Parts: sequence; C-alpha cells; structure tokens
Amino acid sequence: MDDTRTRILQAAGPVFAERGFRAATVRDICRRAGVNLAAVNYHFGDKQKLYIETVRYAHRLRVEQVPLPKWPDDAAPRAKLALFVRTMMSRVLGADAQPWQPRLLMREVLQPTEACRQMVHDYFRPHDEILLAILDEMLPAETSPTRRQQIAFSIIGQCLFYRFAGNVVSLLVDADTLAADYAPEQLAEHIIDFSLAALGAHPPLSERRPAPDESAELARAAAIPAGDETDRAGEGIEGDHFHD
Amino acid sequence: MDDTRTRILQAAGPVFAERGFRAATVRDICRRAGVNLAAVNYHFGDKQKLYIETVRYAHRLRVEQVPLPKWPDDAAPRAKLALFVRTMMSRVLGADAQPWQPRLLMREVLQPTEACRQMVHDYFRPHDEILLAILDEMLPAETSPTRRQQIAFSIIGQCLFYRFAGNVVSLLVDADTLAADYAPEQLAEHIIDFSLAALGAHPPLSERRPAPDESAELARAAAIPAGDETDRAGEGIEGDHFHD
DNA sequence: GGCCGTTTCATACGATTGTTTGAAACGACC
DNA sequence: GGTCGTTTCAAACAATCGTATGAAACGGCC
Repeated sequence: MDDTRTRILQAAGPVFAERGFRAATVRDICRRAGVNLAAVNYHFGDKQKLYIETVRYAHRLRVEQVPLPKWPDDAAPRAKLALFVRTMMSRVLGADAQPWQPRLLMREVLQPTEACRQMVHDYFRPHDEILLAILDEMLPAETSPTRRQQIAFSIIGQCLFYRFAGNVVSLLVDADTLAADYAPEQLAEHIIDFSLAALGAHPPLSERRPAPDESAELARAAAIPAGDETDRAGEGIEGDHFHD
Repeated sequence: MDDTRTRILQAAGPVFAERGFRAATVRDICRRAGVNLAAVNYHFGDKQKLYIETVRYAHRLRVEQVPLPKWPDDAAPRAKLALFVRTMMSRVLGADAQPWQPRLLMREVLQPTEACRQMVHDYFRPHDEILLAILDEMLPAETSPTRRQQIAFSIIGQCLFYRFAGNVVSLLVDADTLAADYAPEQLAEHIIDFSLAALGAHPPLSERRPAPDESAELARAAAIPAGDETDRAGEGIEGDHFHD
C-alpha cells in the first residue's frame, strides 16, 4: 500500500544506503517520497528512529526475498553447506534485490548502531549457529569451538568480501572477465569448492584435473528450488552491484 | 614549518576514520589538533582536500610500518603464502598500528573517492599480483586465471572479514574467547591453515588429530620479526554511532 | 451540518556546518 | 627600528540541517 509511512521507508532506504545516516537529509527523503517535511517527525518521531526502522525494513525485505531453504535433516553436510553459501551470496549480491538493501545492511555491519545489535541477535547469530551445526557434521569431534567458529568466519568472509570490496574487485578484474565469471552464482560455486576442499570434502585445488567439475554436479543435486540455476552467465555484475 | 600541517593530518585521521567524511567536522579536527579553525582552509584549501591528504598520509604510514617482507625466491610457496597472510593481517588488524589507519583505508575500499582510486591501483594491484604469483607455484598449470584470481580473493576475503565485520564478530564471540583466541596473529594462522588445506598443502581440516599443529611450526620458522602479541584483541562497539 | 481525532501542510526556529575575512603576531632581512 | 611575506587568530557569514508549531484539510460518525 502506498501508505505515507511505507513511502517514506522506501525512499529512505536508498538515501541512507548511499549517504549514510548523518549525510542523508530528511528533506531529501521527503522530497523523494513526495511527502511533507514534517511527515518524518510525525510518523517516526525523529531521524534516528526512521533510520532504525529503515534498517529493519531492509532486513525484513531481504530475508523474505531470499529465505534460507529448508533441507532434509539427513542431507549430506556438503550439500547443506553448499545451500548455505548459495543463499548467502544471493542475499548479499543477488540480482533480485534492490541494491540498496544489502548496502544498508553492510553499513550496519561496518558501523553498528542500535539497529545492528538486534540484527545480530535475530539474524546473524541464528545463521551462524546453522553454519556451525553444518560444520559439526564435517569436523572431527576434537575440533575446538574456537576453531569451528573461525572456520565459519572463513566461509562467511569469502562471501562478504565481494560485497565489501566489490568496488576494488571491479578495478582489479577486467570488465569482460567480470561479466563472464563473477556472477553471484559462479562466485558461490567457487567459495563452496574452496571451502569444501579445505574441509576435505573436495579434493584439494592443487590436485585438480581440468575434466570433472564436482561443484556443478553438486549444484544440480541440491539446487535452490526456484529456477535460479539458470544460465545467466552473460548477465554478470554490471550496473548496480559493483558501482556507486 | 609543517608543524601545524602534520598536526592537522594526525588529528584528522581518527576523526575521518571514525565518523566518515561528511560527519567529521573541521571544528573537531582543529580542536583536537590544537590549532585555529581557519588553519584547515589555510593549509589544505578545503575539507575535501584535507580528506584526500589524510587518506594518502594513512596509506603511506601503513605501508611504511608493515612492509611486505622479502623472501628468498626459492622459499617454499606455502611459506611465502604464510608470510603474505601474516603481513596482511598485520596491516589490517595489527596491534602496532593506530587503529584509525586501516579503518580509514577500509572506508575507502567500501566507497572509493574519486582521487583515491589511484591508491587502490598502486597498492592493491601489486599485492594481488604477488599473491597470484605465489598461487601459481601451488596450482596445476591447467588452473584458469579466473580460478586463480578467485582463490586469491578467497584468501584476501578471509583476512578483510575481521576488519569489516569486526564489530559483529565481537558481538558473536564472547569476550573471554575474543581476548584469548582472536589476536591478529592467531587469526592469521587459522587463515593460513584453512587456505593451505584448500590448496592441498595442509591436510584437510576433517582429518586432524588434536596433537600436531603444523601452522605453529610454520609460524616459528618464518615469523614476522617484531613480536607484537599485545592486548588489543577486538575493539568492541564503542557506543552507538549515529554519525555517518 | 457539526464535531473530533488523524494526518498533512507551509513556515519558522535554533543549532551546526564549511568557509571567509581582516587584523594581529611572527620571523627574517635590510 | 622598519618592512614584507607568512602564519595564526577571533569573529562572522551564508547555507543547511533536524525539529517544532499552529493552522488547514481530511474522514468518519452523530
């Protein structure tokens, strides 16, 4: 519905994501939303509360758009891990998202405000524990909790890299390669392969022969339900994701 | 003669790093530097030129303080990779640095400024190529350039994660563990271990017996000279910033 | 129509911002 | 001591910000 409140939220998202809290102005937000200047204070109290609500709004949209798929409990751990990484990459870089949504959330990760603590509690911690549970199935019982957690961070870090440093990536990789080989799904497959190799579930990268591509096989075996494993190789990253 | 000029630069670093360009105020910078308000405009022209100079200053200090160590050409690739990762972690999180330096540079990575893309080119590309050269020695000849580059990004991504998402890490990990197991050097050893396992130079993590810690042995063999095992494990969230 | 709670509007206020200004202080040289 | 270019200083400027205010418009309900 084009309620004034949601119109403001939708207009505030890109502004906060692009300029940050301080540099964003309520005048700009209200102008884009087509509402009066005083509407922000009327509906949200003040600018800070609007910001918090906007972060929540972005987060809610993001999780709704790319839910973590349910997998059978007896699925192979490597398949669960693959699904986890694909979902994460889709959330972080996915082409189906308005680019301001992950941008705003990343801004929160980099400089947490009160809105972030709740996100950590409601969102990051449960997902972290899902990942840790998957790793539990793949690691020896002697593996210390710290080590498990750092392995989880190694996997998550690979994913977030392309969001955080995406601008640098697009400067280091030539445009053609970027368009051909850096679609979110392709990056996900690489991260899955790299991580499973570290875990011993894939052969190490130093022993690969060019022929068999296990990750592709795995992708077919446990693809995300909706047809998103389509051939979008040519689409790449252009436009929103790696540019300001 | 440049006394006030460098005093301003040193004061501007933390302010820009903490609050970002827009939210930082020249009044705050001048107050911390103990100079008159008009000094910024006199010595730098305007706020934006001061920011650019501050980024350059931070980058110069950072590279001087933690140079990439020279290794013998015939060193084992795994040892070179370990040195590379340790240097990177030291630059990114190192205790010997003023924390504002990497923070400011990370801010640039996230949102490159017009005049600072050159820094990205002069700084990141050479280091990326050093890493690629190391990987060349460890990977089969058939490995495609794209694959090599993405492997490099997987390694770099693990390092940068703790800088970008450090605040969330400190919310996910309890304080005691953070202090005990998350020093930059320890994180570096984990990343080295994880990456070498993926590359096949270490046994996979799923086959570890608790006893022998190869990475520690490797650390002793080629450690970074200065022993900086100081106490800054993880800076928490210092209050809710609603600056930028 | 008359009433009332809710929402929108134009406008104004106080605070803070980057930048400017003109005078004062300084230092070297004659 | 006097002069000149350089640097510092307190004060002010114009612009912009978040927020507050009181009136106008709206929409049910009697």
